[in-house]
Amino acid sequence: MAIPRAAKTQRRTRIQEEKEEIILEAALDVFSMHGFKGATIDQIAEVAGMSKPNLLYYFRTKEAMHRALIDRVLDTWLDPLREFDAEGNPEVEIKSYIRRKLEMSRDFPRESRLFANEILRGAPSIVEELDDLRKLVDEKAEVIRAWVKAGKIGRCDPYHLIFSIWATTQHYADFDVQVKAVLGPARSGDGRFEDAARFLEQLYMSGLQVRP
Amino acid sequence: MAIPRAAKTQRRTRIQEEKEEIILEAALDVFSMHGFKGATIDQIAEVAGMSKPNLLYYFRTKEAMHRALIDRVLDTWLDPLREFDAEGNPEVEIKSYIRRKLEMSRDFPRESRLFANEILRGAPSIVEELDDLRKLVDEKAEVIRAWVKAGKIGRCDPYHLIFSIWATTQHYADFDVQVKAVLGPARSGDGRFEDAARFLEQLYMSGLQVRP
DNA sequence: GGATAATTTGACCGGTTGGTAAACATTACA
DNA sequence: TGTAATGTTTACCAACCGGTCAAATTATCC
Repeated sequence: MAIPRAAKTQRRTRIQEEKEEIILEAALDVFSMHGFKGATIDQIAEVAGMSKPNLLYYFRTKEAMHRALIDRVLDTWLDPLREFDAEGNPEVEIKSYIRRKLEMSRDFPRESRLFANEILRGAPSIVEELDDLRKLVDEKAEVIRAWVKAGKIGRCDPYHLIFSIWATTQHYADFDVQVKAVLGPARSGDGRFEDAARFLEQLYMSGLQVRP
Repeated sequence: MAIPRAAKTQRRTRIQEEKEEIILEAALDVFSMHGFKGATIDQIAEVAGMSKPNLLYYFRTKEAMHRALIDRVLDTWLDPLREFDAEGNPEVEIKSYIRRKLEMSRDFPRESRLFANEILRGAPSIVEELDDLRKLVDEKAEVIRAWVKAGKIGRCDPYHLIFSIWATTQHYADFDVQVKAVLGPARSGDGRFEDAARFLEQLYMSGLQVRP
């Protein structure tokens, strides 16, 4: 009798870990491109190189696959913001936050698009996580506000500062097709991330300076 | 014998215009939320308050509905960028561009999400339009470059400047759910657009100043 | 008012999709 | 090596979905 893995708490065999890895990798491909409803289990199965019932042996429903993917990715996705350090130099902190977020857009564009799809749909499956996000942002907004009060950076709304950094950096993952189309083939190499980093650092370093 | 409207070039009856309007309005609701594949004709029909075959009487396929919607919206979507005036004052031009884009996010969030969905999916249905976009952006990038050369604004990459304005302003439409979740119910009124406008204007006005 | 064209709908069809049943294959372990 | 648990696949189902058809209803025009 085959018992689906969800019935047991502990990870079992080597083969389970491997196959779940392969499946989630394939699922990330398909979900990030087509969204939850647009993705089909058959598609994911084909990318994963196994049969559809085999997928459903590891994840009992399409929903469960999507869920597992989101849970796994969400955690690492907010790491850059967590590293935001109140004790650090504001300029250095903001600059490296931008860098890190841009690197994530470059190295993990599918993860970014997975979230973008989810948020576009009204975030039906991550309502609780949004609450955690709010707490984290509140915390970091307080850090920024303290910097402003200490006169280390110019006056600004910390929430909209964070939004703007999210938007500008994730843009290069979520709207990749558009960015490439506008830049043309000649400028669509990985160099665009360096150009973006340069531009954004200048914008934020000048834009957040203490004004007379 | 009923002849589908696509067979005739000229708009016919008052009732046709009205019904097509209702259908596209409903389709915008559904497509912008669920994407092309995620949307169903039945859903749109329900929102539009008519039967599915009746929808298909006005638009012969789901594809045709989506197409009509995109064509209609795309044109007005780029209007703010077209108004970008080479003769104008750079600070005023950039500031009012940001304003206009923010207003569009506030007043037409579904249109923004419709495009976001399309781009996320690799823009399968707007490849030609992307070419027009590239030309328009090239043109405006030249304007910005001229401003830089004339010493009217600080040195910056004009393309990434435009990307950053798109990203920051559309963020409030596309990631609305996230923005509201982070700001909390108290700050999620329409006032957030005013706060965003203030923040972004400050950021870009300071960030683009000519540096010593 | 009646003929004709335009509009609307219920019933239906073939293909797709998420998910299941059960037989078959492989692995882990005594 | 035997056997029980684990893993894999073929065949299949019911629901859904895009789209068609023909009949019914309504608007238009003389």
